[in-house]
Amino acid sequence: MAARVSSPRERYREQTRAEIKEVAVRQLAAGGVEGVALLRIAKEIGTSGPALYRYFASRDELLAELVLDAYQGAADAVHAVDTREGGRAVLHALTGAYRAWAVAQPHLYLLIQGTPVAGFTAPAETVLKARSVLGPFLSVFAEGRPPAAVDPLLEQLRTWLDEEPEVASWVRQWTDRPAGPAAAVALAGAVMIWPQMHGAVSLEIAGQFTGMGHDPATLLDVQTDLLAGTFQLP
Amino acid sequence: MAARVSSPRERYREQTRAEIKEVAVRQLAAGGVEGVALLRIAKEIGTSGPALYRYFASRDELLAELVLDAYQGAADAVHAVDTREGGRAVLHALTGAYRAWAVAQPHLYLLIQGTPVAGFTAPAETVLKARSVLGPFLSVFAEGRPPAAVDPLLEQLRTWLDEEPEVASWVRQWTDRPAGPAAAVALAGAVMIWPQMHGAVSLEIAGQFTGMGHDPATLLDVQTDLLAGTFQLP
DNA sequence: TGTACATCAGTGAACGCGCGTTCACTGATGTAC
DNA sequence: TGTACATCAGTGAACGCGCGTTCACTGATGTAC
Repeated sequence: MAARVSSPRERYREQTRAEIKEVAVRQLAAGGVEGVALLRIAKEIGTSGPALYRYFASRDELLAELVLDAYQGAADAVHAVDTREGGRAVLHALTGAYRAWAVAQPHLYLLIQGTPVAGFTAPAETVLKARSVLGPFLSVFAEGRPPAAVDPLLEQLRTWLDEEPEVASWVRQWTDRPAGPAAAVALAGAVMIWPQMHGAVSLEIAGQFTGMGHDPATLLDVQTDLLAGTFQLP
Repeated sequence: MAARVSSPRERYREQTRAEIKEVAVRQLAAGGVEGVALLRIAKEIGTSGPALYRYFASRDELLAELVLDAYQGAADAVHAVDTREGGRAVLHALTGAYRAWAVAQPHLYLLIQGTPVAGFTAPAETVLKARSVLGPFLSVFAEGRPPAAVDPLLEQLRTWLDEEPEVASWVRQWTDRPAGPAAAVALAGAVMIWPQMHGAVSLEIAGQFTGMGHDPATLLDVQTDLLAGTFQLP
């Protein structure tokens, strides 16, 4: 516990941890979650099985870290978009960034959005990271004016914002204005675009669009356009 | 190969196959695809492991049948809707039926729409079944008049319908009119509502909506409503 | 109706596999005086 | 600067587990004449 932030040993430690995770991700890409095996990871990095237990307490702990990393990656991709202009163009940039990240690393996308792994409950931290991805969308939708058809959803979200101050303050951070009606509108936008993106992207990644004759990017763009229109974004 | 359609032996065989699949589905619900184990199935129905090989050539064959059954179930649920009236109300009935089936049997939904199982390629029959689910939607959207924003998608689908007569005839079956422009419109509607439904339903099932404060059914209804409006359905 | 044979369902033992994890240990690297 | 000790990384052997699948077999159920 010296003032030293990172001793040589600590740096080596981090490096090895990173290497283990790297190989794990490669195995994930090759064979899904079930394809991640500690003994094979050890063999691949040229060490022996039990050595890994110096770095991860168990296989589950390793997987949990992969999940967190994946969420972080998705959030980073979306947060990299400059949202200051706002409006329709930014919305396209956001959905595009989301899809681009997912398509580039389908195994990671499936890890966090796919089938929940049996007997493996996500820690609370995960929920926050997942929510974090939606942040930038809030700021775009905050200036939206949705039609009456969205009212049922708006009403539920208003009630919920009243009940959950923690969520309300999260929304306020992104909408950057007093949490008036705009908060619910912003949240409604996020809640609507989320399944839309997820649906388009996950069907594409899972290969379900095979033989459907359209370009997945076009589909997502059209959908984004329509939702932007629905919210009357400039 | 007698004239007898079903001998006692054959009936018993079918019954046992059904029982095996039943237990397999229960295991699927409990522990995901990896939770389906032949030896445990055997133990549960009171027989011995190798006996199962009289009914299924391998574990993969059993899984393949479960996948087909699940698709059939989803298709049946959607096809049970009376689509003769057409229009917005029928569209709501269709998406509602889809969601209801999925929510009632989440493990089956995840089996067919979730993470593709590693090293397990779906047979061609699967693609047809998956497509089959979309059929009724075609008939509803055939009378739609989408706005210009959908044009890019329409164009791709028109080209594709020209190139794939087999798909064109499938669409024609459901739209019940000469395959003019309506075919592409119908297909566009299906292609747009599909990821929307899938997104909403799969996020709900995967528990990702936890702490999002809205009713999943309301979300799906609002989305369905908006798409119906986009296509100017009566 | 009775006998001879073919078909089928099911058994028990055994195979090899890869897995996560534990344990007692050796040797190297750091730290305190 | 040198010595004594503590910390840490990594090893090799071993554990028990459950799995899919094969094999030679026994006994029951159907079928043909």
